[in-house]
Amino acid sequence: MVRRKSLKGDYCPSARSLDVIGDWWSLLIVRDAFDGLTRFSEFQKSLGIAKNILTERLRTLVSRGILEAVPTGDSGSRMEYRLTAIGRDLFPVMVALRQFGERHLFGPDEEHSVLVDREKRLPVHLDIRTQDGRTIGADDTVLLKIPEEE
Amino acid sequence: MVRRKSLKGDYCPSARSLDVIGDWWSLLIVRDAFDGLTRFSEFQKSLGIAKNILTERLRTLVSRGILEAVPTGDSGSRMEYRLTAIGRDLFPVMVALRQFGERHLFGPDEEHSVLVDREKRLPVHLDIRTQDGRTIGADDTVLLKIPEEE
DNA sequence: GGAATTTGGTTGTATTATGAAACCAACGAA
DNA sequence: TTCGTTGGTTTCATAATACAACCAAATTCC
Repeated sequence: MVRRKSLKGDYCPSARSLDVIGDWWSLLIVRDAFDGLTRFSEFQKSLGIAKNILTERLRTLVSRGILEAVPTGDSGSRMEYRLTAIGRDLFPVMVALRQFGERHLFGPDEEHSVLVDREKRLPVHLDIRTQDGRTIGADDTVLLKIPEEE
Repeated sequence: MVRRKSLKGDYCPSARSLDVIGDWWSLLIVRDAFDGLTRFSEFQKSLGIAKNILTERLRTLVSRGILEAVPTGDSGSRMEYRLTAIGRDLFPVMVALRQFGERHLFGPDEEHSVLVDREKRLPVHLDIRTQDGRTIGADDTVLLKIPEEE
């Protein structure tokens, strides 16, 4: 069988994350969920995704605990899709992607949306830090690997 | 034409980033590049990716300025693939994915690799902050959108 | 209350992306 | 100079995705 490789068993946490949200639409759905969208039709309209694909993606995001499907309305047969606590922990990923895009993927005169803090309306950004609070870059880090098992 | 939707023109920086590195293998290649891999065969062995796919991914990562192909050896007909300055700016994305995976995708007794700072060997993590230095969460932020154009 | 519309899908079918394997030219080591 | 490795390309099969048509239940309109 020609199967798209699963990274579920990888010892690298980044790889496992990509296994969960690394496919073409999932992170965009999560982005829209952070943006307050909850309904099937809202995601569909926002993303222009095919409905069968959206159905499948919502299902797997729910099954993996990123979203929860909450029955809504009087009869409860329709769902609202909301981020779980786990799903909300993807926020730094979204911010990191945003920051990269802002820096490198827009022309100088090109407008884009901006994420600001609610209170003071100042742009949000992110830093990599050590546990003792020093801000560092990629070159200041080392990856400690798990030895290969036999 | 059935084309995988391009997000190049999206006003959302996260979406544009995903357009560049959001496909199935690209971020894993970037992860390996951060990990010091440079040669075709190294990526291929590390990822278990089909060679034709790897060829194509390396090419597009180079064309998008994430990697550069440096001729190597005596004759210079073989290449080393290295992160560009732009590519290295994806580091926060990698750390964010890692942090999510560490938190939610490993069992309590399960080992995984750890990213530490070179100097003190303390684990690295990341915070979202406002410009004036306060650490905040997703609920403390608002997205300022660009009005729709006609 | 009944009709029309929206919502939230499902089910084909076509096209694209991906994967496995075979093949190959150039290089390097022995 | 022979042999193994590197860095691919090509071909073919299968999986993922897109698009359109369809549908039942819920909601809105009159």
